Amino acid sequence: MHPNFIKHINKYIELDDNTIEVLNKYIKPITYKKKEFLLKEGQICRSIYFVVKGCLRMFFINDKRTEQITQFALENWWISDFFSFMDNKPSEYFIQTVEKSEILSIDALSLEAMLKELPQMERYLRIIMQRAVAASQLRIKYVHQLSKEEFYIHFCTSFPEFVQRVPQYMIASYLGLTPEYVSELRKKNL
Amino acid sequence: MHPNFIKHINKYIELDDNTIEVLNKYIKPITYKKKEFLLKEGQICRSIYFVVKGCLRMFFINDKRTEQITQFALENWWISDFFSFMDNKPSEYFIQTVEKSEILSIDALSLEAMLKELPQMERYLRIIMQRAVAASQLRIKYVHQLSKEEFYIHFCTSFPEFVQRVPQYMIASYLGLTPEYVSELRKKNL
DNA sequence: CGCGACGTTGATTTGCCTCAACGATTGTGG
DNA sequence: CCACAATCGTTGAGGCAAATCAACGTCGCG
Repeated sequence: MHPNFIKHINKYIELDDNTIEVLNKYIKPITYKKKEFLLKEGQICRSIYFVVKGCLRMFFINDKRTEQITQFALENWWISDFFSFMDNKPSEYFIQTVEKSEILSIDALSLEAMLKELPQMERYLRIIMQRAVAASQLRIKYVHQLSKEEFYIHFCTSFPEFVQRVPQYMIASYLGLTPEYVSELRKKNL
Repeated sequence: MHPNFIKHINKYIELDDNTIEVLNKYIKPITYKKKEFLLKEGQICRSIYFVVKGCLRMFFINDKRTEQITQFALENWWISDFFSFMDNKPSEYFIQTVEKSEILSIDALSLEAMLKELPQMERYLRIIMQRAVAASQLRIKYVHQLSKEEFYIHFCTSFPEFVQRVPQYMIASYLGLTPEYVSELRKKNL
């Protein structure tokens, strides 16, 4: 199975060979090309997704008919529309590959079955979710304490390799800026 | 023990009498008066807090030396600085009661011991954290799709009882508005 | 009563957006 | 292998939502 995935779980809980084998039953690996959709607005988000390799983005269409990116997912990140996933409500989001990507997916029923058979995975997911909450807290803090200019600079210096990897207008959208303004900022800040 | 807390856990997992008794060993109830601090900037956030009754706010001091509220916690909500809690790093936040409050707290060591003795609680916490992630996703979406005016109106219509309960300037801070602007909005919108 | 906490009002300023037009680069079908 | 269209980024003029600043009203409470 996917060694990166195993390694990731193993960072948080003990894994034996049998567990890995059982896990295998429930996890579905899929390879996507660039710009393929894993979820479209109106659909119920039936799975959570783990990025083994590649990059996903999550976005919605706002009132001005433009794409508003709310999240990226890189290697070793989970992504989903959790409201849609938990309550079986139609999603207002799209999830799409930014580049060719290897994804592991697990749907709600498989997840429940897996957790019943491997209750130790509850702990893994609890820790993952807790870290996601911590990340959200940090993001909210930055939004409130930094100006848009500072926010952009902070992002670029924090994730220089990522900024290379995705188009500028996606960074702009994620940070809540217009592409034009980002252009202005780049000129100003060398 | 605190029936609201038991009821809350019971919404997500099965609880027997023995489990409740064990839980009791690890949970520490404290009653706070209005405006007391559970956490101050620079301290390590050693516990997670469950609000049985009352209201907490979490905030930091920004560059302009004003309080910036990032979260509220009402009845049946958990709150903590999870980065500080998980990694034992000094917090940049304050957590303070908005009104007289009954709080249950559990520190990191007790939590680990409790989860070892009651592994079924991993599931409860996993679900709670998952819901917190979903709530964060929703909040980020609102921030991006609504103007400040729309955001304020949306908040007031979504939580009318809450708006009565806390001072206006705290709502303003939480939403990222100035008190002056909120004042203007209230006049305009009846 | 008097002070501090909270809310309001109006004048002024500004950070960032909007709109429109124009390069540069990429990729794709003929 | 070129033509032509998308796609992506840049530039500049003009506008507006929301902040800032300063001053004043009001209420509750010690």
